Amino acid sequence: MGNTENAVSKATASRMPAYLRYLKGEAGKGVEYVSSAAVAKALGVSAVGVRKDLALVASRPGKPRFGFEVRRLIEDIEKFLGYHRWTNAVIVGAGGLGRAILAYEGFENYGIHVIAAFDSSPAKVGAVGGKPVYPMDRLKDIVLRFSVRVAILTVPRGSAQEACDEIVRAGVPAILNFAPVYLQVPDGVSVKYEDLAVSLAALCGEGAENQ
Amino acid sequence: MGNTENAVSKATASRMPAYLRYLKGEAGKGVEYVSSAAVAKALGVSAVGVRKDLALVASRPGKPRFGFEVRRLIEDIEKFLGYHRWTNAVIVGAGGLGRAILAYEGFENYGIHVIAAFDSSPAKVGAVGGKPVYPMDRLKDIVLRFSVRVAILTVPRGSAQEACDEIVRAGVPAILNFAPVYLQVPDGVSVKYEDLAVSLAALCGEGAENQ
DNA sequence: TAGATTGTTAATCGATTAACAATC
DNA sequence: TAGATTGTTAATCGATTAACAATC
Repeated sequence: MGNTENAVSKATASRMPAYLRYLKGEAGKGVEYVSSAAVAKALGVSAVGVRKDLALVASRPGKPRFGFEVRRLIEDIEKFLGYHRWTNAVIVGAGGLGRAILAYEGFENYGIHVIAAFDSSPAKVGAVGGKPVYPMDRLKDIVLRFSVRVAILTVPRGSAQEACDEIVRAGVPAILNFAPVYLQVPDGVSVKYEDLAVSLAALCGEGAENQ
Repeated sequence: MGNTENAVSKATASRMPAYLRYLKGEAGKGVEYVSSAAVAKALGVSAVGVRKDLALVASRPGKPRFGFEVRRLIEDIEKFLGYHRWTNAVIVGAGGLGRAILAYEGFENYGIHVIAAFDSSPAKVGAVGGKPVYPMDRLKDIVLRFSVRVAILTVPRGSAQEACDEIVRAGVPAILNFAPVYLQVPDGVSVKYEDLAVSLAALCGEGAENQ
């Protein structure tokens, strides 16, 4: 394989979403060029770091005296992050959070189709925001049919591992887990923990340091 | 100031929630001691790293031949992460996501009271899961009265900056932002971006590397 | 005792920062 | 040209890994 982009470190990659957010904001204001110093100041990081990061993904170098072309850079970062290749995702657990995510429109900007939700309770089956909510036993079928590669797990804590097992059996290789529970998965399945309480607590902690 | 715990690096601190999740899972199964090797294997990291990390927060060292005492370690990590000191939080934006978070019970385990939600639309005002939804103009009052230190921003993209400004004016020093928008805030206010689409896209990206 | 597991010291690795020459 | 801003090379810093002695 070409290994073309693997020169980008994990630390650098992790900062790309923040750059992208900032750049989109600037683009919305009609700004055409940004300097590394401006980005650095807005994001609270160092300008040299910004230049190093951007150099790795930019398809055209920054211009001395101007900076980087905003629109092009947005394209480059989106490409780097893979927002141009499409992925199908499903939601498992159609409670409040699951339904909110199902109704959310914003995923399309990131190359993600959330195609359906699943729930073990017959009462939840139906549709939300024009998207179907199926019973759990249809999971495997839909996953196969639409090559679903990500499952968003939004069931209550108590049923998380069980639902996770079903997801794994259905052949989904990646899980975004909102249940505050450690999940056991076989090798080859990746889990990302999206623990709202942890994020919130981390934010509280930051402030508390200065007390 | 004592600066007692500042020996802990950011990298180490960021791994604590994962340790905590795993340990709670083990405690639930009745496990009393874990070895650094077991933790390392489960979490896909190195055992030496685990020992180094745990040594920094554990109130009692691990026992050779046994490992670390699970229950005590859970206590220590929770204390380190600040889950024992209480913080009041509010939600701004009572749409689907905001209401789902308002109804969520799990924050109490992390030392967080989500006390109310706010929305600019009179139609949304009322209550969800026993918690009040107020009109936006009551924000400052409630923030002052209950010393609210975190706001969870769950309004649509278009009104995010405006709502953010109101939060800042109300004197809230930390914002957990679910809108996929870069927010401009004055110094002294911290923003953490909780972009579901970014998390999801990152997960897709991982898998894609192996293709 | 023997063996598993710990904590620590030194070596390696990677990422950030500082200094500066190159460029429009 | 002068000046702002870039990209790059070298130095520093921090975090991870390797090796091993200490301990129950």
